[in-house]
Amino acid sequence: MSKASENAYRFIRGEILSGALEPGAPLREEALAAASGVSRTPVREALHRLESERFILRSGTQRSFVATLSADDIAEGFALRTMLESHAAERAATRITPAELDALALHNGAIVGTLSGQAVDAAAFVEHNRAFHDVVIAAAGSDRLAAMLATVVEQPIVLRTARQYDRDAVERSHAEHEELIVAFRRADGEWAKAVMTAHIRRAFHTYHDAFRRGRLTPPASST
Amino acid sequence: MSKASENAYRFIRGEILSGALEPGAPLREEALAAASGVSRTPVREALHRLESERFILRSGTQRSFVATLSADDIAEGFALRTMLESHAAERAATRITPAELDALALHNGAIVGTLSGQAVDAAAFVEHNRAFHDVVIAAAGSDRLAAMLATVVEQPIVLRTARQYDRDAVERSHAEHEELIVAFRRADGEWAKAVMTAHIRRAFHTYHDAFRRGRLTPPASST
DNA sequence: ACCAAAGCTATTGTATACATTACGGTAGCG
DNA sequence: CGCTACCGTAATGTATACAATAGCTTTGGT
Repeated sequence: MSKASENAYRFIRGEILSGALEPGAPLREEALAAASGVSRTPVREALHRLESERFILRSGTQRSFVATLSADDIAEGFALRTMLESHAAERAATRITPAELDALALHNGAIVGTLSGQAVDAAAFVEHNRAFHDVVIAAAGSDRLAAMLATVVEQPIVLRTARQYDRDAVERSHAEHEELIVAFRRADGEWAKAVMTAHIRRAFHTYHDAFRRGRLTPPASST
Repeated sequence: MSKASENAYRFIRGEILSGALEPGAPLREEALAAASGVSRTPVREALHRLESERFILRSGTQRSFVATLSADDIAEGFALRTMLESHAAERAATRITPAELDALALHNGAIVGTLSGQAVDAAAFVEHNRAFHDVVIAAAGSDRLAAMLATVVEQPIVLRTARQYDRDAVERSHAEHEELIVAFRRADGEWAKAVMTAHIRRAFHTYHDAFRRGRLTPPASST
């Protein structure tokens, strides 16, 4: 995307993901334009893009608000991600290139590096984990699938969950990634699909546990 | 959506679906603005929307073209539609309202009315079929899922396939819809899911057969 | 005091002018 | 003769001015 438009998109998306803009907060085009240093035109394009990615909602009268997610929205989001990303893994198993396999090994190796004692470098883990999954999605070779997945991963709730990962969770994640790589090396689509399904379902329950233990901001209720 | 923007969207989409704009044809904003009677601003919004719905592609340098679909693209589109719409049917089974059930019965009854002897009123069939599936998707109660499905149904190739349906195909489609309604009445998500999966897979192979028999414009090759 | 209606203000929608970037053709050089 | 570099043209990207519309406030009436 072009420069101003991309800047506006990154700026607004960042404000939402960081929590600076809370769920339900109204978004005024002029204010966003001033804050991101561009005119309203690219801001409007960014808002439409963010709307299609479900980061923002629009009222009946076209006013924009940071999206709020109900518990069912989140469960449904994980259900869709499970289906789609498992499908991506299945496709990737028979299409992945040696270079992509190397990249997967590299990113997963880096995940181990985020551990030091019981502590976890959460930001680094999130980054390497995202890179790993991006390679899988790219290897699936379906632009349409990639676009759909973009709307369902990297939501505020997912990021906040990942930041809660403890050493155990990171090690399990790493082990599952390793198994996925082996399935890819054997070009076993069914295996890869099953591993990915299990991987994401576990992530969902990790979120759920963390939520119940009160360590996460609850999803904004719609009441 | 607002007036000018919506007009531009409908105009361009119509030109693509009708085939007036052939796959691979370049789309120039100024020309489209003149043709649809609005300025470039709403045209640009319409193009972005059509891009997110995969009706158009953009070159590395942001020039727009009517999307071309490879055989793999189409197979993948049906695969995604199978997953997503089956999931929608499963959710709908336990959420559908009596009013929605009535609507389904109504639309499916209308499908029988499109038959007269061996002839089929293709346009009417396409319309009632779309209405039926729309009710199922609405009953699933997931905006995100609905948005994803919108990008994968109602593509030029799907419409052209449906227009080739003969009496037999329409009757089978009607029977499958009836079975789906029964599954919904029993609130049996697993059954509904299986019926929907079979329904869409059969539609895929109907397309495939029609394509092989040379009755359809082949998907534009990328050569 | 409360409701309604009207006008004022704030926000989004559209058009247009200008800036920037890519494509194509041509000319000059190897 | 072919290739490359440059320039002209045509497209898209951005900004801004203006139009339309929704929401809020205030004022008048009952």
